[in-house]
Amino acid sequence: MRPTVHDVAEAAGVSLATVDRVLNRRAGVRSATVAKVEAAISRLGYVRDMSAANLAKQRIYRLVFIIPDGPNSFMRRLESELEQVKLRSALNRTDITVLKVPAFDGAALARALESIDSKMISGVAVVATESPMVREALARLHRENVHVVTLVSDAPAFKRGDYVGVDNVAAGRTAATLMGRFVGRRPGKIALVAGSMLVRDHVERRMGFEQVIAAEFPNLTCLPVIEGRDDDATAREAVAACLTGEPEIVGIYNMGAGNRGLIDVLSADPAHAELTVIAHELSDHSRRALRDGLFDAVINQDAGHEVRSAVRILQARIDGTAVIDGQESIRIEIYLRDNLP
Amino acid sequence: MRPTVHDVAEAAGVSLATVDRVLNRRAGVRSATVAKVEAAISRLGYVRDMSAANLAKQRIYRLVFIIPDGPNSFMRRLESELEQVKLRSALNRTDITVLKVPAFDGAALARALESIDSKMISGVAVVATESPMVREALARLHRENVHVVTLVSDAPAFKRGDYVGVDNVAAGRTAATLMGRFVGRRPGKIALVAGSMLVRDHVERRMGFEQVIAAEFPNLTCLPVIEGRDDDATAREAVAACLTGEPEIVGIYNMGAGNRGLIDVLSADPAHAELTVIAHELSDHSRRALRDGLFDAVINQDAGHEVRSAVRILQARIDGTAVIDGQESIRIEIYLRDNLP
DNA sequence: CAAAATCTGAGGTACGTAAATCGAAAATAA
DNA sequence: TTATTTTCGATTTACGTACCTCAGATTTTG
Repeated sequence: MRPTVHDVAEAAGVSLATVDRVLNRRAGVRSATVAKVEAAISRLGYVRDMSAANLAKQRIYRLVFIIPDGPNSFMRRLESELEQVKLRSALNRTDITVLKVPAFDGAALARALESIDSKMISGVAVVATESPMVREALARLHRENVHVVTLVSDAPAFKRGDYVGVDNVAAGRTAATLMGRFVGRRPGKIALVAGSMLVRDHVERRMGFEQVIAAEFPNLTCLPVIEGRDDDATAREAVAACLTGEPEIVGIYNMGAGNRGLIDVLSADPAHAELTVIAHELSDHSRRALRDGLFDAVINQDAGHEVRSAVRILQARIDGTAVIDGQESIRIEIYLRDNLP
Repeated sequence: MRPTVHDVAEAAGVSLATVDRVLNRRAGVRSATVAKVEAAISRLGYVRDMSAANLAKQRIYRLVFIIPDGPNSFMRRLESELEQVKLRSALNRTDITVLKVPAFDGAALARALESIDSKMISGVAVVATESPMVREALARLHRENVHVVTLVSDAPAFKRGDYVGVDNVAAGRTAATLMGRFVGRRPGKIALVAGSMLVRDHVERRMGFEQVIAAEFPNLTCLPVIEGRDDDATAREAVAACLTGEPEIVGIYNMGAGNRGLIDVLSADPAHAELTVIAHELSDHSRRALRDGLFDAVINQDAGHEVRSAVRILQARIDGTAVIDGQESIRIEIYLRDNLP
């Protein structure tokens, strides 16, 4: 039978109330007594029964997720995964509120952050846009003991929270290595497609990609970035124009949204099957493109994993317990036609 | 505030005891009354408070993990991840026992399975070796309501449990696609290295690999399998002998253990840097080999994920609750030097 | 219709912890 | 020393569910 607080109290020669004060870091216990209790705890191997503790505490983890509105498909996937988590969240005494703010709008994000009542909310997960106002709003939350994790795109200037997401520079490097190795030794040009170069993650992916191409694949050169603006139609036209204008293109790296537009262009002309195409984000469309040979590889980060990880980390921070690093690190996933989940 | 059993009782116009009988599927309630209660439950959106239920139930999930003994590094990684999980398992009212049995020994595994007391144990996770005795032992557990998951290597003949692991045929196909694309169009031979061809997963990886090479990369031919026997020294000598004997080798696929021996051979001669090498299992050694350019890609399955997933699935089966498919599917991970976690 | 079987209600205890009160004891300061 | 603050004990209530008993109500069976 597992030891209980009663056993600890008895073993330490103190009362239940004192054990409780020590366990919950309440004031009014001499350090000598704290040591006695802690000795008893480790001697007995006592671990708090979380079921009972949560029950008694009537604690509800009130979390807020703030994600950008708009067509970006990864954000929409995050949103739908959040819905899944919300369905199960009642079981964990967790209440999740999702706030959507206009994309690329630092002021709107800052307002959303400022609207958070630190009396009510104990954790916030946010897809951060960098701006001084946002930084200050995050700092305020930190001052008022609201735990923060940044999602998807790190906010390096804000050091007080956890980051849940991938290293986008490394993701770009990964795409470049695949591109270089898949293309082989023949010379050629690579077309780069981005959602919008305002977003930090796309900038980082591009940086990593171009670094590796320049350093390791001198036979390849990167063309200027085509901006698809997270929009399929725009991406389609821009890519089509680029392909006709540049006959020497041997590969395409789509580092953002707009996969559907790209797929349209590729499937329009069988000659495009020769191209090596690497894209981001596993969706129904990109899966089909992989299977049909239009795409050669897809780089992905698991939105569901990201959401669940953010929730677990926030809960752990609120409880003051440890996080399992291996479980919470988000992987840069590579999918070929053969290892689709 | 979340509704409780009391609210359900009131809403259904029955007593607490009746609600309890319905919730816990106890006998002695007319079907009309059951319907009334269930209607009230769904009307109020009642969900059982697991913290309270577990506390009251005094339930302990008693799980047994059976894994092969021996030098296989993936099994050792499973074991160490199990230790990690055990440390945290007290928090979840979960008690995990790890049994190690001789590798490749169906009889020993069957004995271990037979030793499981279905009165005490409610879930078993096993790295299955196929044999009639094992199958019968698994069937007995199923008859006696012990939930079973098979780990790492599926046991297709046993359909009553969940499988936690990757599709090894697909893993082999993935390796082959990478190999074919990395090598390019030049002709050559591929050396295949396996731990021991007795193990099902290696057989499957080889099958997938050879399928894809034969179908899609006619410039490549696969040499007969070199058996490394899960042993670094054996692998080293066998690979070295093969490389000197076959000058036309352009790639090596190591589908099992023995990475250290392979790395030794590769680092011995700078000329081997030309080889395209794809291996399984991310370890300290294979990471370094990736970074040093000795390996070109590593296929991996996450041992920690696998263990945690097995535990969650067993708990869900015992509780009769749902599992989150996306969370429990084990991915065929591809690592290049750029996306190492 | 009566007896038997089945169903339901009321109420209790238990699980392990949190959190509170209030007075007693001990330590520290004056 | 006395006064004051700090530390500690004893006890109680509450959280939501599980599980038990026993009596009373209802239905089914003979």
